[in-house]
Amino acid sequence: MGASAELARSRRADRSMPDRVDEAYIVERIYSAVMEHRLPPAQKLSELKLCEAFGVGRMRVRRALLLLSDQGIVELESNRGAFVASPSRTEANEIFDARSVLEPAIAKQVAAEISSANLAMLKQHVLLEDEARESGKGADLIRLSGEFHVKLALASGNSVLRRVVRELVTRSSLIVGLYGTSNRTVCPDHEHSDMLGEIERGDSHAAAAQMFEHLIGIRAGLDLSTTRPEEGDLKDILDLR
Amino acid sequence: MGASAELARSRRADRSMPDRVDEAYIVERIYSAVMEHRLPPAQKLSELKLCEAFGVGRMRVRRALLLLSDQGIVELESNRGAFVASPSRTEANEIFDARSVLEPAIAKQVAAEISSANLAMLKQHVLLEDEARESGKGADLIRLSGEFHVKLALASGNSVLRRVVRELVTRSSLIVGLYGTSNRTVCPDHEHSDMLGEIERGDSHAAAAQMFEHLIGIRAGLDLSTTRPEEGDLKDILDLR
DNA sequence: TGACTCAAAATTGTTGACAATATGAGATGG
DNA sequence: CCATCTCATATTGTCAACAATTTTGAGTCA
Repeated sequence: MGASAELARSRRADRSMPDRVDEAYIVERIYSAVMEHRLPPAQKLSELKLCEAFGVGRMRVRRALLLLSDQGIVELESNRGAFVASPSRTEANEIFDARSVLEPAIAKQVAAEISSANLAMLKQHVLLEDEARESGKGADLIRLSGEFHVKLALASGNSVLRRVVRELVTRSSLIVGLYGTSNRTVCPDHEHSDMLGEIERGDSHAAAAQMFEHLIGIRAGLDLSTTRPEEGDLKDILDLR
Repeated sequence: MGASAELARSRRADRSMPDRVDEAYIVERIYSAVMEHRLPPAQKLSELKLCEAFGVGRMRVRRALLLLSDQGIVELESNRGAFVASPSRTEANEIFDARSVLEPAIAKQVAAEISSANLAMLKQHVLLEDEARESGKGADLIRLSGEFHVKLALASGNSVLRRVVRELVTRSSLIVGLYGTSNRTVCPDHEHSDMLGEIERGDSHAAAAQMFEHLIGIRAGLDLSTTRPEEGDLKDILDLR
């Protein structure tokens, strides 16, 4: 199934297709499709197909692709087209390093002070994760798993941080697809709710530490080694012995 | 000599104008102009004038403006044009909060491990700041003052963090222009070199703490209060007494 | 069967023209 | 003199058309 089919399907199924499809809407949809692993790394995103899928002209599609490219979600190749990004191992390491700076600090801040509305929102979210897990809705669970992180950043009330986290979490989704060493594409069952427990207790340091460990855990499931194989390994690989 | 030849010659006379002016180049130039306070908040950026200045078509200018808008440097107003951004006090607070998360962590990492090349680069930079300060080159000093922070992020070796910091530092430059309560538009004389000293000594915690204090100091020079004036104040302001 | 060549088709890059909207200048009336 | 209205000008939004480039498919040859 090609890119326009993924997007066209979501268009038909989505009754909230707005009257006015601007770049932001297109960007949002593509973010979601990436997050749900419906658009894998290296997937070609043809302008014409996107125009058809969204019912808009090339200008709007090109603007959306430009924004997505700047956000690291899409790679634009001159005269060849747009492709869902395939982050290198180096980029992946940088993304997780950046997340390790940002997300514990966010968890810390949120634990120190959270509105009852945001706490309820996060609790509801964890419930949705549990439901999706129990009812086998894989795509939903994948999306919800990443979204917990974005919602936590939303609860921080800092839109700058939220935006950065959202971009990094979405790119992490691509990284998991490329470098995952197991079938695990979602965060472990209990870790979000444990973290939410710390947040509810107002234990800033525990929340921050737990987030840090959580990210280490996610990263441990990925093969992000950038070390060159030693010469002996090369001989093995190329079967020159 | 025709008008187009005059324009072509004028372009060639620009020392740093590359053969190919793409969006990235336009974005860079506008970042620099904002950083140096040559482009103040609310300044109108007309497409036609940008086309003339850069010698490119509207498409390229519009793409650059779109990127700058997404990065918070420019505000696009439909049918009215592009303006250098005027961050609200709320945004300003968010930006500084985000910087307070990111930059101490960066300073910490850089102090823990810095290449001799990066250390030399930062030392050279502080020297340039000192020279600009002593020789009264205000625009250079403004730019260099902000750039220290960006170069520190560059020294972290993490391009994700560097990019975020650059955006936030540039937006901070606008904030200083809007909300500065003194004539100070640059970081205090010794603070960058003191921080660099901690970094050179490898004292991670001191470097992080110093960066944190440094940012608090910058912020103290700004009026970012979002508290509503009390009713008594309103009467004063409106001269209703 | 694989490699090469070439033409056709597909796709992206760009522009000029026109539509839509906002702004500014001048005229008019109170 | 000021407020309102009208109209011209300026500017941004959008598109179709064409240029430029890449990809694909067909044919030929060894």
